[in-house]
Amino acid sequence: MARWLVKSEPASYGWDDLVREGKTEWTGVRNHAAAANLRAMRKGDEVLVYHSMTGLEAVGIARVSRTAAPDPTAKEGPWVSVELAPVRPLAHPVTLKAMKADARLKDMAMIRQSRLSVSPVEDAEWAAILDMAG
DNA sequence: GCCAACGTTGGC
DNA sequence: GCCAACGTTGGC
Repeated sequence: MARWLVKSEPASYGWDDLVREGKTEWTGVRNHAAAANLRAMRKGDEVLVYHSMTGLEAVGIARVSRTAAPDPTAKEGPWVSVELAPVRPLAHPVTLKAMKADARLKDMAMIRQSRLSVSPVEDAEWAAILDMAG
């Protein structure tokens, strides 16, 4: 099972929205590298939900409940979306600052390339983040 | 095919 | 508000 991280601005769609709705179509990704990551997701993969712009912290764990399909919000192009369902919130959100300060996460994709909105998370990185989340 | 200009994202 | 990092566009 692979693990991932997705970014979202809570002002437009955040963890609380995902919990309230029970699942959501993760649309709007318009970057080829991020879209490739969406296509690589398999049902059951775990996904860390991170709040960008406001919050700047990982707040919860979701699960891929349906693999990539054409993004209904894209008029044309190769863009895809997946469906995500919430699993559980992190007991203590893990801030970007904390992630950057932790040597275990120095090679993490989202740290190395801050603009990438959908990125893979290695097993060791995932374990480190859960450790930091308490 | 190269590269400058411009737009967007996202952290600071 | 600024700037770095990228991606895209368009002139040549």
